[in-house]
Amino acid sequence: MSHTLGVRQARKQKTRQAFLDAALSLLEEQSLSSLGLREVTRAVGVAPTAFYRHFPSTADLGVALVEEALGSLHTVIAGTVSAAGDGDERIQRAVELIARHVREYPAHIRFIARERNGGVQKVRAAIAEQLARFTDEVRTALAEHPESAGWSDDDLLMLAGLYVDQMLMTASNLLDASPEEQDQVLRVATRRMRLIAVGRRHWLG
Amino acid sequence: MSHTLGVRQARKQKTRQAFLDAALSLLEEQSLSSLGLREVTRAVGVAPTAFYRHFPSTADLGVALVEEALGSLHTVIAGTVSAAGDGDERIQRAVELIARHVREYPAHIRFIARERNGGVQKVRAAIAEQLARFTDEVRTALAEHPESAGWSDDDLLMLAGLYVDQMLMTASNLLDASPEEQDQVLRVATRRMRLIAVGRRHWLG
DNA sequence: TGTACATCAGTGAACGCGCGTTCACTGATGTAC
DNA sequence: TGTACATCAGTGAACGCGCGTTCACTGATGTAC
Repeated sequence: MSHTLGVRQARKQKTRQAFLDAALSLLEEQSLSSLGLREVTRAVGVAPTAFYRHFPSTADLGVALVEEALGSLHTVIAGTVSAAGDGDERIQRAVELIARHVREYPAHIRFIARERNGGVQKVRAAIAEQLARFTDEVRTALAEHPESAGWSDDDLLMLAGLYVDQMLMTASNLLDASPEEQDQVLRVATRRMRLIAVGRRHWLG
Repeated sequence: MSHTLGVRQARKQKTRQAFLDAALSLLEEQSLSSLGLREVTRAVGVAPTAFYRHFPSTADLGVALVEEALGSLHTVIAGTVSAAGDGDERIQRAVELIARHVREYPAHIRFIARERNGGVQKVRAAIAEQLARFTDEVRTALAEHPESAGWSDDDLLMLAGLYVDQMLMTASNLLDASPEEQDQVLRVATRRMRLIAVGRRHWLG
């Protein structure tokens, strides 16, 4: 006796998703603050007024996109930090996971990198909140590592923030890189992570 | 017998600067891709058509703003890396210089942070080019340090990029922080820099 | 120093256009009995 | 199962508005003689 959504609700969700998809695609080449309501509805193929059945404004559509884009990152981040192996293997794996995620969801990454400092306050706040949550998840994962013995919670949070920022920056750099440059980006990212890991090993030590 | 600018040219430059100032101010709360030409001329107090005497489009005005905003950073960056003293003193000094620069030119920082990943390709390219130049300057300065003995140019560039990104991120975080949070931002930034410095000391070591 | 012509930063009217938002509507889906 | 009414996602016309860009212009500044 599975609870199926009513036909009406199912259709509404489908349209809503079409809005999100169309907007994300349009946002590859512009920022949210210049995205027009009519532009989105045109891309979806509905009347402009249909927009209001789903979002009060494009800013709110942006917030919904933040949830979608950063929701899919939880898994990646978790897999990154809590991976088995020693430091170097973990770094390798982290960089590979980032590269794959960028390949799979380039528009999500572009959107987050762009709007993190973008002109729409509501969206900036939503991104900041999600990233703070990520950072805390990473902190918790880091605390499990044996290397973290003797680290204060504050210092772990600092380290976690450093990692999260690096991951995001790497992802964003990948987007701007031509196929030939991508390997270079990944190699530099790996060395940055290694240098941070070295610092971690000798911190206060 | 100093060469004075003609009255006409001097006035033109003044108007041009007024455009830059007005745009920078308007851009504190929106991104370049949504900045209107009429919006800027209204703020300056001239006819919309006057805009075209100075810039072909708002994107080109953006590029001019990049020069202005990042030009003023060269001094700061140079003062940061080549400062005397041991590692810790240098870090302290660097963080102080950043904090002062953010206090003096908040709009410049906001603009660069926002448009670095913004929706206007031309401006993104201009920022990327300037930041690459910065990074190279920092690399050269780092090479002077005795701690850099045995470092390859590539690794120095990697380290320089890490520092530049940290500085920019710290500056941007300061902008978003309330007065009470600012100290916390600076303290975390300092510890991040220290951790990187520790990594540097033990790199390959 | 004075005159005649050239330059050009800024003007103001005009244009066509797409924008966001309102409103009353339609017709398929949902619900109560 | 059938009927009568309620809900509500999507419609389409209409609105007033500000946009970017064009054009011919004005009048102060610059230049040649």
